[in-house]
Amino acid sequence: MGSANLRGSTQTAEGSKIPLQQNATPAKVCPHNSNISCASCRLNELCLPIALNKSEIHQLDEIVERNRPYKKGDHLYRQSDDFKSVYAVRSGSFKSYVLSDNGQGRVTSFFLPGEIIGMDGIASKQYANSTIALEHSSICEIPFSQLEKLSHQLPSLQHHFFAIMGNEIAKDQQIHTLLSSYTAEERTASFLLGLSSRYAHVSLSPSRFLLPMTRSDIGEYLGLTVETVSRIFTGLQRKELIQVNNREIELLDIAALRAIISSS
Amino acid sequence: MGSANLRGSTQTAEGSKIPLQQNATPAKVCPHNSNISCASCRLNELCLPIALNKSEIHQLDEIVERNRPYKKGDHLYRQSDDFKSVYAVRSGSFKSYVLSDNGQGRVTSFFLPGEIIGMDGIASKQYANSTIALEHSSICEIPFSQLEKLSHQLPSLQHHFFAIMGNEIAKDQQIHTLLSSYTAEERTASFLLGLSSRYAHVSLSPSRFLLPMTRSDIGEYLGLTVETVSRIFTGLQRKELIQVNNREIELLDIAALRAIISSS
DNA sequence: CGTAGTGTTGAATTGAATCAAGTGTCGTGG
DNA sequence: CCACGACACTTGATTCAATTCAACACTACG
Repeated sequence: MGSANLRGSTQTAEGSKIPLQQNATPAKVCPHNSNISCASCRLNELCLPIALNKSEIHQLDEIVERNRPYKKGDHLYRQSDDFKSVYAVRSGSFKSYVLSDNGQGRVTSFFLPGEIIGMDGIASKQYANSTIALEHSSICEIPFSQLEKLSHQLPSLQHHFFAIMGNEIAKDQQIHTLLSSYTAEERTASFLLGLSSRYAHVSLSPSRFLLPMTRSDIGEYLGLTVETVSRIFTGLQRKELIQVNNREIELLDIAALRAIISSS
Repeated sequence: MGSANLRGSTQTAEGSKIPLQQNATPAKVCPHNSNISCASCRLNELCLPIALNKSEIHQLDEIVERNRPYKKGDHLYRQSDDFKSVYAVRSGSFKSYVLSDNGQGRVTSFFLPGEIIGMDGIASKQYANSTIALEHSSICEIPFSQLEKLSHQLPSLQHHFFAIMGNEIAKDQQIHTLLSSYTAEERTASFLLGLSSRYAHVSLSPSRFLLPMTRSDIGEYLGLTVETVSRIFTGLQRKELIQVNNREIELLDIAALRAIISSS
């Protein structure tokens, strides 16, 4: 019966009008186009250029390196590599992870378009984790020493980068709270709602999206096992709060998902 | 027997040559002196002035406000207050916490001398948590808008503040890993070792110190209950890795404590 | 001196992990 | 294009680490 349900959901999803993203990139732009400038980038309100004027954006453009696209599984950098750059996701998605002493990894973050990767390396001058592409993805590399130089010239860039780092700190502390006092179901609901609002930020559907990561990635991120994540998903589906079919997720009742989190 | 042991430990601790800090302040400076300058502050290598030259330190000094001392339980700021300043702990200690929906709080951070409080408010312009003094404490208040202005004039200050924020991000991600995959004993050992090295940074004993926070605070921070923290403490004491007497902690075998963490 | 807050310990319970056995899905090469 | 193998996911039964509930001891402070 569970299986029949899942099949059914595929039909529904594929028949629907709103297309699911193939990867998390707004439609207008070729997702992996390397020739786009900061000024014309669809993400510019999320990434660094926000609050910069035209000539300032041009200056930023000068220091940004638009690398070749990354294939699924390609490393952006590895733990203990010398810190050189931060990266802005242009399309696709990435995960950061650390290898614990017993060899198995734990996921520390996921990154969607417009988000900044690599800030954990700023202080120690080495990356504290490894980061790999979860799907075919493209990024903008921003050499940090040049970003610092430019920030010194452009107060609004300095201000914005302080804000980006402050946001990262606030987000990390939310996750601290999530992990230290929420149940498996609460964590999972919160994770889904978090993804939802991040997709909304890049003008994608907040209620229907593809998970770029495995159940195992989600489990490592939330401090749960794969099995638990899977059980919670089926449980939420049984309650008709979400519709799951493999990586395809539909949030059927966002208010009820929010209610789960605040019920502890 | 447990009780007899605890009594005994007090004797030992009090008889030892290295004095325990009354609060976490290096001895040379009156712990709550408001008239000290950044240039003469014993913590200056940890706090902002590092890497600034004399005249730069003087400029920083100008914007720092040295408030009256805070009593135990005094709020530095409350959740949702408008963000105005970051704060450097001069003496004593603080904790940040958020109130969850059910009313009970969760501790998100502890702050010891030389550490910077309030960076979670930079992005949203509101503090994301409340912060209170755990003991009689003093701080330097640094109005953030002025810090930004000065950072713009002093590249080394900008660089250092980026590093401070990067360090906070890296630290928060370590805690994420700790909470998502370590056992109660591993978390507790890691917490004690973390405190140890932070005390070492301010020239206090890394092996003997007073806990400024309650067991309950530790539990909330580590995602454990008070009872579990208490049991782990007695367990570690039974294994002769630590000696506990109320808030007084002695780390008897730091290597073995490290081994606990890497054994998962 | 009494009381509220802090800490310890024990017994019972439980949420999530572990162990185990599958099915489903996708990419690759024959 | 299909078959194969590797990986991803699901579901069930059992176990266990940590929580919960409960009772009590210690401490510190007005």
